Amino acid sequence: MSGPRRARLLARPFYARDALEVAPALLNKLLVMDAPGAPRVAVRIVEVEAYRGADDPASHAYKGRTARNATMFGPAGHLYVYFTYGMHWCANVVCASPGIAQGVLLRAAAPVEGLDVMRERRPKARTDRDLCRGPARLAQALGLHRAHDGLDLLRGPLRGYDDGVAPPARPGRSARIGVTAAHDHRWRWYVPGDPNVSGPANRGR
DNA sequence: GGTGTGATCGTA
DNA sequence: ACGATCACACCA
Repeated sequence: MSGPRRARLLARPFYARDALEVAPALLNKLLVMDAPGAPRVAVRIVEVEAYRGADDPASHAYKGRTARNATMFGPAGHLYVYFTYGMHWCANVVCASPGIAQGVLLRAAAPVEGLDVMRERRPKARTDRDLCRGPARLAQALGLHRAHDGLDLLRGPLRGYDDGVAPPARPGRSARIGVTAAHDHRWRWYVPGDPNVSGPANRGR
């Protein structure tokens, strides 16, 4: 039987690739929030979407650099956090290289550690399945908001780890959710069968 | 299981 | 005006 391997911090080169490569590679990776004074929270990524910037009409960076999306134009491995629908925060992992604004939206995850804190942060979640199922839910469970825009995933307080669980050999794949533009691109990836994957009946193929 | 709708505000 | 959304009310 295989014991748990030690978690290894994901290095810069992991993120400094095309978002279409990074996105599926992020499946089954760990996100660990280690804020000083707060209990640790850890989740396993089960759903992501790639956004490619200048050539992607659905990307926040499509029309160029603004104050809001500036983080995506910076170095890979940082976190782009944005506010939407007047009430929700969502988080992206910045990819590629400075000047090339690409990112991977963190859409859903499986709760791993710190379930109590996540439940406190998300009182509306009726079951643990609702803690991290959806981009805004995940951000809320991790305690992410405006102050975390630009943070370095190699430094924290949020960090990315590989604990030896490989991405699915055959990941689920579909068009991006809530995106009308560029619907021919299937730039959403997820762990098949995982109950924490968002969307009606985990739509996709 | 699925569909429809209101909430709410920064950004362009 | 319009969202890289969620929660809740329904209906099936």
